[in-house]
Amino acid sequence: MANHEEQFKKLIAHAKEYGFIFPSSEIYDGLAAVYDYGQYGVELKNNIRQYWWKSMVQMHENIVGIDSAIFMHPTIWKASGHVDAFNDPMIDNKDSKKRYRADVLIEDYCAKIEDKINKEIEKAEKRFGDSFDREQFVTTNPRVLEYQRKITDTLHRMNAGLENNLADVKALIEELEIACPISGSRNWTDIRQFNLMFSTQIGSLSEEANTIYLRPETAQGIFVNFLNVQKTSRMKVPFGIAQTGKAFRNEIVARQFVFRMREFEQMEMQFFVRPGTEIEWFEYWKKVRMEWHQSLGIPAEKFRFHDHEKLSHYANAATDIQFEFLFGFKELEGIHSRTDFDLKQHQEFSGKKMQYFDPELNESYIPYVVETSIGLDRTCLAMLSYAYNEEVLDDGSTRVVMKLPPILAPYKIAILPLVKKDGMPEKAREIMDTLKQDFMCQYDEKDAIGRRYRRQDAIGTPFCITVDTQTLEDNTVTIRYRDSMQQDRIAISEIANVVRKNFVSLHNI
RNA sequence: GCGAAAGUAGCUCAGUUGGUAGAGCACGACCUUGCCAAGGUCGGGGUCGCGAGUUCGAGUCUCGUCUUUCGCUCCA
Repeated sequence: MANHEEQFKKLIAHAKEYGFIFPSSEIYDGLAAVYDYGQYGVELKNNIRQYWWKSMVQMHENIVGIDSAIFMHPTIWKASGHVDAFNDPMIDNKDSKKRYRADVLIEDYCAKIEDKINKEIEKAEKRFGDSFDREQFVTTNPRVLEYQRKITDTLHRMNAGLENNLADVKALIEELEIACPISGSRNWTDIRQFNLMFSTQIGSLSEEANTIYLRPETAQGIFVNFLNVQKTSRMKVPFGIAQTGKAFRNEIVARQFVFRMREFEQMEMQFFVRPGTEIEWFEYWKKVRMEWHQSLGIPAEKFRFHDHEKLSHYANAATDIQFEFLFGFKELEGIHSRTDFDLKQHQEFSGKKMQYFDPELNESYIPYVVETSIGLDRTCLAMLSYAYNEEVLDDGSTRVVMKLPPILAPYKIAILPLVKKDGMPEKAREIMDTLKQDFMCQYDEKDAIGRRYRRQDAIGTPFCITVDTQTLEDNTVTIRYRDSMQQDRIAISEIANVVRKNFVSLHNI
């Protein structure tokens, strides 16, 4: 593991040194867990996005794309559950350094009182035997009533406090003399709210505050456009809507390079199906998405499914595709059967019917949804960490090579005149001009040829085309393969074909 | 937020008991070689994270502060 940490650090350093990923705002000492993509990183990211888009949208007749806005109506987040579900009030015990959810502490306390009530009931049950009337006992016994009032009052005050007065919630914890289970002390910090969603104001600030949120997921943009797309595209269930874009989550802890960031990009597809067929489709997309990952040439053992045991409120099946990062297997993509939860919620909150008329069944229903949601930044990181290789060559020298799948590599071809004279640069430029319309090409004439090869290895360029004296005579060049370092001599007119042959065919997935 | 570590050139680092800041690589120009990095000459680049204090004098000592990284708490 120590070795992996070392490797991970090297990867981060390499990503910065060679212009893949920079820390954000670096000249101002940086901004924690925010990163900028550099000149090579953006190409890689664009290529991954495009590869995903083509395989999902272009290759599926029943999937179309959209690009919805980051700003959305605030009620959307009430309907989706994000406003309520991610407002955890946190409190720390200063002695044990442990952090708790303030509401959980209080609820645990109430549960203890509940235990006392149950004990009273047990005792009474023993005393009265068969003649015991439980209902009557709990509604008349003064001790039980006292306990119950305590619970009701406590929860009532807690809920009021959670709305707008966290200081009172802390006061409540202190009054109840709730102690940390670890340290046993009652030395608490103030309660702080960690809201998952970033908020801002729309319109004039002097107007009544109109708080809107930066979307914490792209999925809702698809759900609220479900009817628009379905009607204008004349799509029939089953069909899908795909979208890529930025999402924002105010994570308490954002760490591990671009793995967990507060601003990140998702690639999502929501697949709308007939109720009752969702598990079938869930299994289908599990398989298809796994094939997509493996199509890029990364060994199958680097991936695995991780089925969710505890399902979210909206899901009836869920799995992650995990990738073995340098810090272990972690989630790369989520595949969820979201039932009709989202559309139903939007139907309720908006008052608009979110139904689909199925002409084959001759009935209307709210479609069920199977979601595939993949992190673009995480996929970039997966690619970079898989591709990063330090090799010791036969002659004892070392090279750092990024073995990116050619279709994802930032630059496909480097064009190198063997020497900077005798008309070779001119010939190289001429070749470059014929190729650059179809491929990202880089021209380099500086330094020894070997060093130029190494520079291209470091950024993952799969093919180096070298122009030498023979080129000037017979219009052939050498093509050097990044991974094997082998060279072939081919005609200039063959370069594009040879390069393309190494790209992944989307028909295979 | 707590705990730990770090911050000197683009990168990796050196810098003695306090005495005006260095190396290698990288970068730029030119010369030379020419198929797997590290030939020659010349050159650019640093208010040593920031701010105070001690001192004749601080990269170095003291205090504060900021940032980053790692661990803990959270995670659709």
